[in-house]
Amino acid sequence: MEAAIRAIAEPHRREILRLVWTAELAAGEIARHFDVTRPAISQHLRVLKEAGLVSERRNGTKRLYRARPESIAQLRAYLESYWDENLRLLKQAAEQEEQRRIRRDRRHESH
Amino acid sequence: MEAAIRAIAEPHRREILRLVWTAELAAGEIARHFDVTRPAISQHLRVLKEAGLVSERRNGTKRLYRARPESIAQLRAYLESYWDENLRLLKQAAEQEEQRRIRRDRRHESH
DNA sequence: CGACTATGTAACTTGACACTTACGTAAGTC
DNA sequence: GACTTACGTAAGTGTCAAGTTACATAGTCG
Repeated sequence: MEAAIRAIAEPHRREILRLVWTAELAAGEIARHFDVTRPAISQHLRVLKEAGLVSERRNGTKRLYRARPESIAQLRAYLESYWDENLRLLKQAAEQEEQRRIRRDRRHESH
Repeated sequence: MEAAIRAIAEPHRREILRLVWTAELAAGEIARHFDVTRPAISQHLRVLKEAGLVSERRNGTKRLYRARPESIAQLRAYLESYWDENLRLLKQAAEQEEQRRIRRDRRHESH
């Protein structure tokens, strides 16, 4: 999971992921979309693969890559829960503050 | 935006963000939650601040930090649209494939 | 003013990372 | 078997990031 987050922090890799999202593409085809060298893309593909975000399939001399929706969904879910958990805590904190304010007001009334 | 993504790719910073999500905390209080030195946290706070993810307020000798919900929401929205846009493309590709399959079948029928 | 507290910043080390070029290799092609 | 295609990988480089220690700064309190 940690690896997945670091993987998508890199713009080239986000773009690669986008490319292989809908279609299975060969490494060379992917590299053609960028202005960096083919080996550089090859290394990005490795990072994505080790993070579990893409799968590789060999066909002849070609290596075909495609996104792995399950693990991408997992990453997404992780981030969702990160935001949501914190939002929950935020609400909770606001409510507790509200409670404190009410108790404070009551004390003032009794004077 | 790019800075924000890189900022949350670091686990310490995600944890810091979580800490200042609900409460405004002083730099020292934040640092106490970690086993790295205080200056290290100070630098993480700067990264978060420059990414717009936290705000800083000075009070006496203290500097109080808290999360900036708006920019966090923006980051979240960016990622959401990244997933969603790609999901949309995925569906679209599947439909086009389906169309191709149908046309292919029709040709075969006519033979 | 002088001491103390809370914190940022400078300088440095170390390791990771995004590249490059050069080379190795497996699978088709003549 | 030689040639070509489509790759990955090794090795080297420049840069950046995360951490450290040492020091500077700003506010507070007597």
